[in-house]
Amino acid sequence: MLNSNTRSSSAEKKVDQSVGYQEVHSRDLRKESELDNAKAELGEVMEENARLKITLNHMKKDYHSLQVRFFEILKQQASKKAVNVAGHRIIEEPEELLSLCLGRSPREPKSDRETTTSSNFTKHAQVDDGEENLKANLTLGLGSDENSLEEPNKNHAETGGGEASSPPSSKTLKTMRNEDGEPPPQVNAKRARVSVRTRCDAPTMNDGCQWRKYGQKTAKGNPCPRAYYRCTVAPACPVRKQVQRCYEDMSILITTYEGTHNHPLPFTATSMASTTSAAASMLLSGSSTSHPGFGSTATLINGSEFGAFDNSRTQLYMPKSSHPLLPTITLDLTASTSSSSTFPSSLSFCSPSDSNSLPISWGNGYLKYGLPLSDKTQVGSYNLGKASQEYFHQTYAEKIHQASSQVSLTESLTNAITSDPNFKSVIAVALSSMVGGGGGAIHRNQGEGCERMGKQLKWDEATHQFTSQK
DNA sequence: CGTATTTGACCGGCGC
DNA sequence: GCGCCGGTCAAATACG
Repeated sequence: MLNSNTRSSSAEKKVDQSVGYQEVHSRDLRKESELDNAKAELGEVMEENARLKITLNHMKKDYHSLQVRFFEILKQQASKKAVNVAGHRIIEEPEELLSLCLGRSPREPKSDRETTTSSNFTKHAQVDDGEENLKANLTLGLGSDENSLEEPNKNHAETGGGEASSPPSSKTLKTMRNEDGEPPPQVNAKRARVSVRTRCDAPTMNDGCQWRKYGQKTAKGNPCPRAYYRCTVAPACPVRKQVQRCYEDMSILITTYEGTHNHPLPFTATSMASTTSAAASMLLSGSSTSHPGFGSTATLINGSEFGAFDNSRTQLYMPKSSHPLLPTITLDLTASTSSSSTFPSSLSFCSPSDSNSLPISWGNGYLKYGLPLSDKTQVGSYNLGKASQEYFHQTYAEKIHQASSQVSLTESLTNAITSDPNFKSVIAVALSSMVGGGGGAIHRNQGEGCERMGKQLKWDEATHQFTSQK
C-alpha cells in the first residue's frame, strides 16, 4: 500500500513534473523558435552585409584599376612629351597641370565636350586622354551648403526642381529674385562662395559645366576685367561664377563660384562639385558651429613654395573680389608644379572682419589651432613649415603617385580637404542631403539615381582612400 | 537664322 | 542725400 501510495504519489509527481516540463518545454520551444527566427534574420542581415561588402570590394577594385590606368596613361603621355621636348623639364608648366584638371584651352572653347585627339595639341597632350575621365569630374555643386547645412526649409526659387523645366525669361528671373526667389541679404550672407585660384592661360577654366557670359566689369583696384558667367546647363540654374585675372600675376585666374545647381550634373562634374561642395560645407558648417568668427574667409594654399605666393598675397584679392557678406573659401592652386606642387599644404579659415576668430589650419591631416588673428594676412604664420610640407609632399608622392609626375588637381583638393578630421562628418551631412534629397538642389532630379550613387561612391572611395593613406 | 558675346545702362547696397 | 561700386540686364553685335 505504502508502496502503491508512494508509487502513485511519485507517479503524480512525475505527471506534475511532466506537465511542468511540458510547459517549460513549450516555453523553451517558443524561445527557441524566436531565437531561430532571430538567428535567421541575423543570417539574412549578415548575408546582405556580405553581399554589400562584395559589391563594395568590386567597386573599390574597379575604381583602383581605373585610377591605375589613368595614371599609367598620364605617365605614358608625360614620357612622350619628355621625348618631344628634350631638355625641358616636363613638369615646369603650371598651366598644363591646370588644363589637366580644371583648365580650358583657349583653343578649344566650344568643343570641350568633344573627344579630342592628342595630335593637335602638343601642349595639352597630357590632358586629352585623361580628360574624358577628369572632365567629368569638373563641375560645381554647392548643394550642400545652403540647403543641407544652413537652411533646409529655405524655399528658394532656384532650388525648385520643377522650375528648371520652364525656362523663364530674364524678366521672369528678375521677378523671381525680387519676389520669392532671391534670398534676403541675411540669407545671402550665409551662402558660401568658393574661389579657386589657378594658373591658367585660358580665359576661363573648364570645370565641366556650360557657362554663358552675361556681363563684364572692370573692378576698382584691378585693371583686369571681371567676367560674369551663368550656368546654362539648365535654363534656370542660379549658379554663377566670376572670372578675373590676378593683377599682380596675370597668369593666375581667379574663379569664384556661387550658388547651387538645380539640375542633374553631367557625369563630368563629380570631383569639382564634391570638392567645392565639401569646401563650402566645411566653411559653412564652421560658421554655423561654435566658432563665432569662423567662416568668413578661407584659403586653401597650394604648394610647397610659399615663397612664390605667400599667404598675404594669396588673400589679397579675395576679399576685394568677393561679396563682403558671403563666406568665401579660396582654393589656392597657384604654386608651381613640382611633384608635390599640386598637394595643397593647408586649408586656412579666417575672418576678415572678426579679429577674434579662430584660424584653423589643416596641414595634411594635422589640425592646428592658431592664435587669434589681428590681421588676415597673418594666416600664413599658422601654416605648416616648409620642411613639414615637403616631408608630407614627398610622402604623399611616394605613397600614392610616385609613378605619375602629375596629380589630379581635384584629388589634391580632395586630399587636402579630407585631411580635416571633421571632414567626414561634414561630408556625411552633404551626402545625406544628396541621398535624401532633403534640400540638395542638385540631386532633386530622380532620373539620375544611379549616376548619383556612382558619384557618391566614388567620392566616398576617394575620401576613404586618401584619408586612409595619411 | 539661331546662338553666344559684348557693352553701355540700370539697380541696389554701402559708406561718407 | 549723394556718390561709388559691384552686379545684372538687355539691346546690339559677332559668329558659325
